[in-house]
Amino acid sequence: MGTASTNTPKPAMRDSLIAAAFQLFLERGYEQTTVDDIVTLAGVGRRSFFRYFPSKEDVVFPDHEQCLADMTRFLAASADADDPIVRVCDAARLVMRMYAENPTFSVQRYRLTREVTGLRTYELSVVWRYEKTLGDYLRTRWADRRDGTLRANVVAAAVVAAHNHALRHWLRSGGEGDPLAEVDRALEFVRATWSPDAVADAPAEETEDVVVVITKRSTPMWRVVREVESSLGES
Amino acid sequence: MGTASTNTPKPAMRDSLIAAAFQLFLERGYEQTTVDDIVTLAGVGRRSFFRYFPSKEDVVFPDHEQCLADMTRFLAASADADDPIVRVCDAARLVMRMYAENPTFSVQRYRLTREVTGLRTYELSVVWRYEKTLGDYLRTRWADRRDGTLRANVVAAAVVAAHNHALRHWLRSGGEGDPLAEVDRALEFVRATWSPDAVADAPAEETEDVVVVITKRSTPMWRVVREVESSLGES
DNA sequence: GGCCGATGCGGCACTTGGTGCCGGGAAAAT
DNA sequence: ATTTTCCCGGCACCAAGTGCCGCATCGGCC
Repeated sequence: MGTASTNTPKPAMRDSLIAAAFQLFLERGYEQTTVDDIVTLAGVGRRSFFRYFPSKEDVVFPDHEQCLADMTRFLAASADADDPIVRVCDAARLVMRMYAENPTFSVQRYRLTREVTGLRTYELSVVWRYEKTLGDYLRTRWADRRDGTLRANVVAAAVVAAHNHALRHWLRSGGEGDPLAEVDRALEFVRATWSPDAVADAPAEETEDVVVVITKRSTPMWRVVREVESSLGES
Repeated sequence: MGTASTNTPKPAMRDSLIAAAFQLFLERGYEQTTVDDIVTLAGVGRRSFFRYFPSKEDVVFPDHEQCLADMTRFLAASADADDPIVRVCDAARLVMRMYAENPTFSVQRYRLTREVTGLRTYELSVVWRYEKTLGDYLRTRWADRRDGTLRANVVAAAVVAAHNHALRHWLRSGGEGDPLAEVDRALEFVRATWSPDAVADAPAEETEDVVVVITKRSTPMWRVVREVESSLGES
């Protein structure tokens, strides 16, 4: 899974357009760069730019469409057994992984989106699509639950907010540190607030020798013990 | 407070532009209406439109700027005594009240934003400013708290999501029923998840309901139990 | 009452993002 | 080798948004 399957046969022109665009954006700013500037630097026709990118803003977020498709497939391939909240948290990790793949590119783009209002707005629409995808998944999983759609919307928003919190902290630091660990911490906060104190499905792969159990103060001690024991027993 | 204080001296032209715009938007669609169409119907010059509205989208959301200022003032006028979460929930109610003031207008706008992508994106940027305002407030209130900014971001997102849930449900029903009651229900869900169910009394700061236990498989169980118990005892 | 400055409105001219359309050329199918 | 298909480039064009300037109207001030 991860980053496989999807084919990008010959995106030579597309990549050169992205490269030319970012070169100009970084040296003279986004709004000071026209599409004509980009295509002349890339040596292609103006019409071809809009063939690969529906708008000028799209060239700044070239991989989000792909990532969104990955998330949709990931959620569609989930079983009824696993905790929905854990599932959407894992889905959010997919996005963070995409950012972490190209740290320098992500940081450069972050600086752009912070300064240019239009780009921030565009990013908002992208984030909204992620949130909607997560919300739709939770809504179907909690169709029978009381206040299921309200719960789905709130949890989806919380997951996105936690993800963005970790992401922005990492981007502001210039791409230092482990973004995956940060998003794990943030998402764990969200999971702990809603998912019952069950440990859920410990990653199993990542276990090593350490066992993490999260519980609430109100949980009786014998349940905590049983939770730790079961966590030790499996995997 | 509420809807007082702010002065709108002579918005004659501004109002006529809004009226003309919505008339055309509703009868032939947003994208099929040019700014020239609006100004000719309103009987004013094209340049005047952009004097009152920085962009074509702004005419669809004429009162959000005012509402955002109201929310900012409302949060700034809060005391340290009241629960921050209750405060941001009340702030969200302000927005719902604004929508509820003109039901038919709100419903018409809702239909537009559902169909036109550009308007939905614009609305997202408005919602983002609300969420940022709430988040900034919570951040300062929880400056000393552990994971204060993460908590602030997540709670702000949850409040906005709950508000939007109630709002959209009301708008989809065509403006029937009491939107204030609906948003109360939704916000109560959010408040109950974080703010201890005590309505007021015990400050009980830093209760931190969640306990994280990290141990190794090799650790004997009695040590784990003692660790958990000591963790529960302190703080 | 006559003069004058500020303010608001309208009319250009212009830039830029974005689209429809068509012609040409290279590759691929036959 | 011919034909079909697909990709690219070059127009022409539309609409959003901005800068600039002229004009009118309204207000204060002497």
